[in-house]
Amino acid sequence: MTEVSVPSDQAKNASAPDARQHTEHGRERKQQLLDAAAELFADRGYAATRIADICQSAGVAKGLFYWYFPTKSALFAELVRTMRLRLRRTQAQAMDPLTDAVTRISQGAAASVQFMAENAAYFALLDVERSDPTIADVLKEGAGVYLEDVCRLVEEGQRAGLIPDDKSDLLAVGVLGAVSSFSNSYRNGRLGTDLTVDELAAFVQRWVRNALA
Amino acid sequence: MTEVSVPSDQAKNASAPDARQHTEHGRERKQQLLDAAAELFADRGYAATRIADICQSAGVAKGLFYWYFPTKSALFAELVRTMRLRLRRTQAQAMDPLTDAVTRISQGAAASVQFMAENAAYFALLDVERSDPTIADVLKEGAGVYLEDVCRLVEEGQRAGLIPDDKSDLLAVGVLGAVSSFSNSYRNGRLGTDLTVDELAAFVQRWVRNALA
DNA sequence: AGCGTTCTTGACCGACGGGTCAAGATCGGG
DNA sequence: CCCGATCTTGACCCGTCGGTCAAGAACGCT
Repeated sequence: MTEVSVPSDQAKNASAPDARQHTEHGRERKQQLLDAAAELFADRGYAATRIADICQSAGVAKGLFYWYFPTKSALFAELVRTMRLRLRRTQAQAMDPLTDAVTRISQGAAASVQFMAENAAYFALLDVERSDPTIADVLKEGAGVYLEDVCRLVEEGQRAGLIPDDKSDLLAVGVLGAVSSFSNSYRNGRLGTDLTVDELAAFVQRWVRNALA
Repeated sequence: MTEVSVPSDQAKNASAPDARQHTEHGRERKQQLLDAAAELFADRGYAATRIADICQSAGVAKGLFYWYFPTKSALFAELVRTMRLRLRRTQAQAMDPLTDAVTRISQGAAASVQFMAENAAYFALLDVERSDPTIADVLKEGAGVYLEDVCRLVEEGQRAGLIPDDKSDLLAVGVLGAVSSFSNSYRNGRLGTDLTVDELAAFVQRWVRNALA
């Protein structure tokens, strides 16, 4: 009974007559808020970050927040969607369309690890707060997408005889899990600080290859 | 500035003169609260679960909560510690002391997956709320323990020439990551519902073996 | 029965924080 | 220079929720 959680969010898709008209300056200001929020979310978590904190960190009054975002969770959703888009683009770019599925999977994995390391602040965010019902939807919303991507590749690899005929979703979960586990550990410094991102990426690439064998 | 977080907790170890004296009935009542809390935490998350909810669910008045627990996070900590103990015991039992390190690692991994599936409610809890500063400590506190366990085994395997000479902590992170990824996915139903726990455990065992090769 | 300890209640407190609002400042176009 | 839209402010409102408290009930003990 804690939700309610915003049909408002979905409601503002196509037909919505609102859609704020922002000037160039407005868009910059909005981005400032997004950046400030991302940083704070990343190191205190979503729930523990007050809107007042975000505003203070961005150097604006609290009221202004609601000029740019209808609610706190709306800002969060925007953050997540942006992130997701960028990651998928990066993955796609990393995969050599001319090679076999296993290679592409491991290329994607390595690129993901690298991307997550470069954007540690953003991903600490994702890693956190799977619980809050007001944002759980947004989080889950994208979980399946990557799974499907990898699943398709796995199946292709299986047809090519490169991957054993286990359930493809099991294998895909393993790949995704490896990527996120290694990324998280790296971000939290659980792996020595002397390990470079490239070394890690290379390691993960090999790890995934092995595991799929 | 949200913490404070309880030297009280540690303070009540040996020398503490408090240490509530509970009757049999008292211990049962306390367990009721723990159970109710675990269930609620598991499906709404820690932050979103009100103490009032826990009490209502256990059928007692709110004030009673504070008869058994000093704070909300103290209850949480107790939950986590219990869980941790049981898991480690299970892992230890699953490992055949007479076999090589790789086998023991994969046995431990399989047993962990099984345990986590059996105690899905508890582990949904762990999976959640890594952010809340009031509980982050308790969570992190145990993270390293498992890592060390596996690290030791990996190194043993490396000495025996069964595992390549990569950084042992990297490999250990991979093992732990696999266990938690598969467990999480299973719990969330992301893997088909027709998959049995034993099948999953067997799969993970093989997966880990491969990856370590 | 009398007494202390354990247990139980629910009203209450206080702060914290999300969201609102009415009043401006600022700026570009006509 | 006037007007409307965009932008900005900070005081304010109000629900929520962790935690307190004073008052008992229940349960042994002796």
